[in-house]
Amino acid sequence: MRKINTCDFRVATRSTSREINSLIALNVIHEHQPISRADIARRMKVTRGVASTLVNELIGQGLIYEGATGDAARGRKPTFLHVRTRDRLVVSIDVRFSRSYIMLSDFAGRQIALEIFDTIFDIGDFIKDLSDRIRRLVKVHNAESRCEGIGLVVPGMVDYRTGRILNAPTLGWRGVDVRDKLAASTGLPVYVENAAKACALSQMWLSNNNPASPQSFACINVSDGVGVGLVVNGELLRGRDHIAGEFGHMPLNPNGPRCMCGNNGCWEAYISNLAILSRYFGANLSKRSPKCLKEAKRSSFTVLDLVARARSGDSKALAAVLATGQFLGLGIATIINLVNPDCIYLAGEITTAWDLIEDTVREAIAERALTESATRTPLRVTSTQEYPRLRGAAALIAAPTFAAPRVA
Amino acid sequence: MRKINTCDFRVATRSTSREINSLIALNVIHEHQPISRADIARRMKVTRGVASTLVNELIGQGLIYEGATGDAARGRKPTFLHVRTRDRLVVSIDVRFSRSYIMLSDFAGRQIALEIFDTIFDIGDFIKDLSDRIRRLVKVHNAESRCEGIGLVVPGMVDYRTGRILNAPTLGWRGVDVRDKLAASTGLPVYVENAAKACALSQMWLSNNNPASPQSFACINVSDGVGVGLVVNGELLRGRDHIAGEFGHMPLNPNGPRCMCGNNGCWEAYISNLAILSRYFGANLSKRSPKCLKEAKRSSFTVLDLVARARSGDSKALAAVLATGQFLGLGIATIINLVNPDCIYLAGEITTAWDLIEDTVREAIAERALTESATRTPLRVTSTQEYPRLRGAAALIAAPTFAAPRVA
DNA sequence: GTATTTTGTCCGGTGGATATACAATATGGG
DNA sequence: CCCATATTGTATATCCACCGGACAAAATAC
Repeated sequence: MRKINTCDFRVATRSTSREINSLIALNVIHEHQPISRADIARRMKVTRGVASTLVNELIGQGLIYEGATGDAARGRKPTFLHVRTRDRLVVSIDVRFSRSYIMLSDFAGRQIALEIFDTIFDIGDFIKDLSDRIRRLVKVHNAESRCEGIGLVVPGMVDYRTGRILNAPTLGWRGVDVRDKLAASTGLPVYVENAAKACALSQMWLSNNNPASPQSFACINVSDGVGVGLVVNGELLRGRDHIAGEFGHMPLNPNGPRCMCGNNGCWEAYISNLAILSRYFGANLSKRSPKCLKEAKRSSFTVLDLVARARSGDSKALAAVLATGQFLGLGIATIINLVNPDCIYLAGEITTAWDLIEDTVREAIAERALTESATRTPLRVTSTQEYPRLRGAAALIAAPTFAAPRVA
Repeated sequence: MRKINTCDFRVATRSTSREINSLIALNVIHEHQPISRADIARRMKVTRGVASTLVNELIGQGLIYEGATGDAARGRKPTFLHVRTRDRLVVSIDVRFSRSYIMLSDFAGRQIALEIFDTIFDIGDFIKDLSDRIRRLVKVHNAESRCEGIGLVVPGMVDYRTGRILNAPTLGWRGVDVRDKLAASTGLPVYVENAAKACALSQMWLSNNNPASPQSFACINVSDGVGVGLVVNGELLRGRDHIAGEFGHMPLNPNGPRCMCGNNGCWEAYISNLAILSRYFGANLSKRSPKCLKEAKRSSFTVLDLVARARSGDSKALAAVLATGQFLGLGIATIINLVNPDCIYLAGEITTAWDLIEDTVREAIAERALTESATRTPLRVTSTQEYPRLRGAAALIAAPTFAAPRVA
């Protein structure tokens, strides 16, 4: 039961039905490919005639293509249809404090090339270096004509509409325009987004054949900071000031550890990578600040190393990991009670220890969740190898192709 | 950019455009009445011909009616159109620990009759007493033929689809079916919802001529408990397990006061009516439990009394009110950072002291909100005289009339 | 070789937006 | 009183897109 926005609506014209059905068809193909015209007609509960017209229109637009002939028990064989993703490319960039990642992939998020390099914190130098890398990458892979855009994600708050980074504390970037600069120096359309929000987009649009993909979910991204991408009814929640999803700054304890945001006891201050490490090292890193971050970077001891130690019998390391699991669970339980998503996706280095912490996390959730049914909210771990943030950056360019038309 | 749910979509048929435009027209009339056919055409950017057909169809359905002839500087006078709300009635019920309220109103939420009575906690007796009251009320006001349903709200978690109350701690109701029992004994359709969620529905559907009504907002309801109704993109968020919006149980401090949910330091334990009173009375009421609630009820000293004392110079009362304001602000800031709504509505007894606490609340928000722009999130207080919860109950019946059709 | 089944196309029918003309209604000026 | 002008609301032909059903093409079963 949705309310129509009487200040900004779209009246249905005589071509609206076609727009809607065309996009339903595209999404049906996307989620069930390979699929025949007849199957589309059955799934959409329209006649094969309509399905055929829709399909031919989509072929004409270059959004899908006819593939091999399929197999049927009897009768004429179907011709399979596929969404055209393999020859549509995108450059995705994940800027993080420790390092930055640049990937060339197709519209399905399949990796073609990947480069990892040290982040340059001066924004001018960064853009210059980055656009050199992009040009080289695109050239080497002969992708000049096929690359349709650049998606860039950062750990911080981003004004998606203007492409400005509002505040990325770990990078020290505040109020910097990235989109226009990068677009100018590469000649490609650029979209910038918060990393966790982008992860949510990739879960929505690039997840591989997930038949029961939820319409409302949360993507929790634990790295230098903690961000959450919130999808409600199939739409990413950005918020009035582009800060929706900043669950990292839930206040859990007024006497808790100091957070980079200036307050005490934020969730982030308990479970960010730096928090995990400082839990292991004792007081050494407990004063969170960019300086401490740099110190941690120099020592180059990461959460992955900590998890390795925990596995190899370092009881102090294990304790640090488990304690983190407890706070992770507390935060997840809170998210469940507040927005009650259909499903929660987890990403970040700490998830490599999922087998170690799962029980602790679930116990913590069970302790806080308000109903028994809520404790059973599905939790899914996104593997670090899948580069969820990079796939999210790719989704920034690829998703609009599949998005529903705005109606009413 | 919304994703189509490929498991559960609606294909556009040749009558879909009409359904969409018909409902846009209805909503335009609802929000700008009185309005002429020509004005609708201008607002919808369609020809007067189309607007005329839509209007005549809506008149045929009995949803709108032609009123007086308007005035124009020159040319033919317009005939004004109105949404038919005055002769469509609804019984709304607000069950609370202290007392229960029953109201007969029209579809616009205009009060026709109001009764206040002591809540009966035995569910069987309650339903019996309530249906007697409803029958009497409907009969006295000659509303048998015009009453289209019953909306009932409770402070607690409700499965809206089945009409079962999952858990209403203050009432001691757990897993009780209310809808079917009440529907059986009154013969009217019944909808049951959480009070804060219903408040959100009334803000969406029953707010009086609010031209710039936001599409995403939060309704915070502070009374015996603390509930929040969250509206995202014009749709109420209910959640996988019907517990979305339970911001009352945000954990703010592991060493905080005990909450009725069994945990410590929930937001509710700082700002609920009982928490406010116990802040004033010292340790007397600090052990939250239904027993304490009953004690408080017997003493019949309410938050309204406390606010009165604060106004009349009782410095201890004022301190209690201000301390509450601080925690209220902390929670609001958290809501802003997590879901970043366009606007926040506040309801509950404590809002009668808004002039006293506003500065404190805004300071607390400014301290925590992550961006300067977020601190300026509009806050609007809903007066207790408007009976927001009762209007919410009415919205449960009235809203579906105006809801957007499900498309795609 | 024929019946059957399935795929994909084609075509007249119908609902609904669009454009435009037009009647009805009111004002102002001579 | 007549006429130009402006505004509201209706009527009509046109175009777009779904609907239903017929039909050719392709493959299997018997």
